Amino acid sequence: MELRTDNIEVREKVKQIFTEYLTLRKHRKTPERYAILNMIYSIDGHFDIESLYVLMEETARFRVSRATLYNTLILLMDARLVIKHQFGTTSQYEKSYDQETHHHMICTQCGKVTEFQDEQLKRDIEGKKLPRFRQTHYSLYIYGMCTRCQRTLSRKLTINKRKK
Amino acid sequence: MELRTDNIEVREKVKQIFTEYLTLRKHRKTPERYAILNMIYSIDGHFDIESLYVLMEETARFRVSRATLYNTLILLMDARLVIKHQFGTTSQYEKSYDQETHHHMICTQCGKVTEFQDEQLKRDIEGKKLPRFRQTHYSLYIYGMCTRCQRTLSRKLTINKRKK
DNA sequence: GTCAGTGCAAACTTTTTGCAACTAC
DNA sequence: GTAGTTGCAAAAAGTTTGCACTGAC
Repeated sequence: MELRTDNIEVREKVKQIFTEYLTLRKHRKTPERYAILNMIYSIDGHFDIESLYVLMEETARFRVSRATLYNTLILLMDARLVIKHQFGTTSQYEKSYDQETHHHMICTQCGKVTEFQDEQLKRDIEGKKLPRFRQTHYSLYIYGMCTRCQRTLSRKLTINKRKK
Repeated sequence: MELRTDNIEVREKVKQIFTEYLTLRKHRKTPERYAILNMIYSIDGHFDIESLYVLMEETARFRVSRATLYNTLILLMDARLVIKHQFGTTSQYEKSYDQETHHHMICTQCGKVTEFQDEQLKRDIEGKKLPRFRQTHYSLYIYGMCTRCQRTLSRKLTINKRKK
């Protein structure tokens, strides 16, 4: 996995936000927590616990246990610095501060997830007035079939029909 | 869980769709599969595998194994008769034929999921032209905090600030 | 009669939990 | 010094798989 090194300001900023969060909630400011946050903000795109674990082990000063990763991710989600997706069986996470909101297209055939941006759609969704609810963020998953799988499938079905 | 008995036409229709699907794909038309489909269309709202299993055991002519439930749900999803949600750790399913598309508000604090409908939003999302992708359906999850949790939290934070 | 589908249990994967050791405060 | 946090390993929860048996075709 390729890591970012060009976003020092963002990493400083999220560190600061996290510190405020930890202070306010009376949680401890452990080196593990900051190392995890920093690693997450070096990753572009989605990651799961296992790959984060391996990455930490390989590159970070701190080797942290899986349990600590799970614990810290809960805090980071609560602090609105990380969001969680559940596409397949494994939970996927991604950094959320200073990120463009994006939407997801998921092919139900091959499982491929593609991201796309759409400002209009974003405004449509974020602009909704919701009853008794304060919106913080959202996830939109559009399911269907990518062109590649459409071709494969229609070929297969044509054969089945012929066999009848 | 309360079961529906007033939707016989819908159940007939989905049975027919499923039959066509099974024929086209050269799958067998087993009684288990129809019993599962019928049970699912008697359930209003979300359900998980475990509750479906218990429900089948209690009320249906057929006792089916969990493995068969998993297998059949894959077929039903492929046939577009059921959709799957992954809110928490357990997968949630729901019938999708003849259903109003609805959106979900999820409280990140207490985990409560509330459904709501919004025709305009539905049109906005379904109307999107997507590159190399044929849209079949979508899921929109809006995260945030319900009024109840907002109150609880702000009370807690006020106390913490005072203690400083 | 054949082989896809089923039930069962074991295996596997991901996440949570209990507890002793550690360390931020 | 104390209690929140960590690491480890065991447990739990959810899903998948292997295999012998069954029944749809």
